[in-house]
Amino acid sequence: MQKKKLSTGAAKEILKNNGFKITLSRLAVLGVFVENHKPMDANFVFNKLNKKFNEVTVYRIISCFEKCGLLRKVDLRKDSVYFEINEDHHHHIVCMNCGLVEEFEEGSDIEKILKKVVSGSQKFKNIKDHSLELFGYCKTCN
Amino acid sequence: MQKKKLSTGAAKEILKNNGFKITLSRLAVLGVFVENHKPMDANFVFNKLNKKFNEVTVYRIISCFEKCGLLRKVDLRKDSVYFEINEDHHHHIVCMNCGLVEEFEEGSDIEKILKKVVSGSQKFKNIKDHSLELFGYCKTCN
DNA sequence: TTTTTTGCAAAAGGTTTGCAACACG
DNA sequence: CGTGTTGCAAACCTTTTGCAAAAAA
Repeated sequence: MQKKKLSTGAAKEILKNNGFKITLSRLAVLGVFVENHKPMDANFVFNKLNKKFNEVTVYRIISCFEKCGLLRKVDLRKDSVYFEINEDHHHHIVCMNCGLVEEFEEGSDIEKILKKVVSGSQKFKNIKDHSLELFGYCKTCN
Repeated sequence: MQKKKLSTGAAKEILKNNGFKITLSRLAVLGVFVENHKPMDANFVFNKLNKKFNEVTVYRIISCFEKCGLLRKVDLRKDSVYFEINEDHHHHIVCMNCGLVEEFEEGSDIEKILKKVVSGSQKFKNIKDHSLELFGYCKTCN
């Protein structure tokens, strides 16, 4: 479940191996995710790139990156879908007032839960992924 | 974080205390959530009631129930928003192929994680809620 | 040069809003 | 009776799709 840091070079390889071409817009979108290193939605990326590329293109690129495994979906209870770089598996605390997001690492406790759940499950034996997100109020908002 | 079972009577009280009226449609929607006891989206509820009430009404009722704390949002990575009765806090395993959802209870391990996270956080000290959802393949699909 | 990708326009969901008619208390 | 609620139509927002022009390999 642990992944290594993602370099632009590695990302290019991954794209090629999946039959995708390296384009200006893809590198630009990748850059936004690498630099900001936080969950973002398509519109945020679109604006971060000063609308230089079509918003539809951003959607398509994000979708392409997700298929390659470069990005992963994050469930933050927002109105749009958020993605982040698919490096080390971490989790988030979201402020229910201002939307601030802080990351946290999670060690072995989650693994323990997963094992317990699988052994107790009637219908599942194969867990591929999980989400653990916390919601509350940041120190500024409360 | 533990909540008691929700009776229709208790639900009515909660609605009244929040200044909402008891209507036929609200009781009907409540009934669907109480009887089915699983995450559902507005369209599912709408159909479960045989389209007897307007779908827009269902959306509004769900939103009203959420404000009262009768329902809570569940993030299942689907295209629409799912809600379930806000009783005992449980979690879900979702099949990434067929969408099957199984519940599981979670005891003290999550509490342990929450405590650890709060004490290690720079920006948060007040966690109100959390989501933990697992994604994988059910025994039929894999 | 061939194939993939992009931009534009338009469509496709899911969800929300405005307003007049209606129902609850 | 008065205020909150419903139905209908239409708007809204995010995301997807079709197609011709442009860019990558």
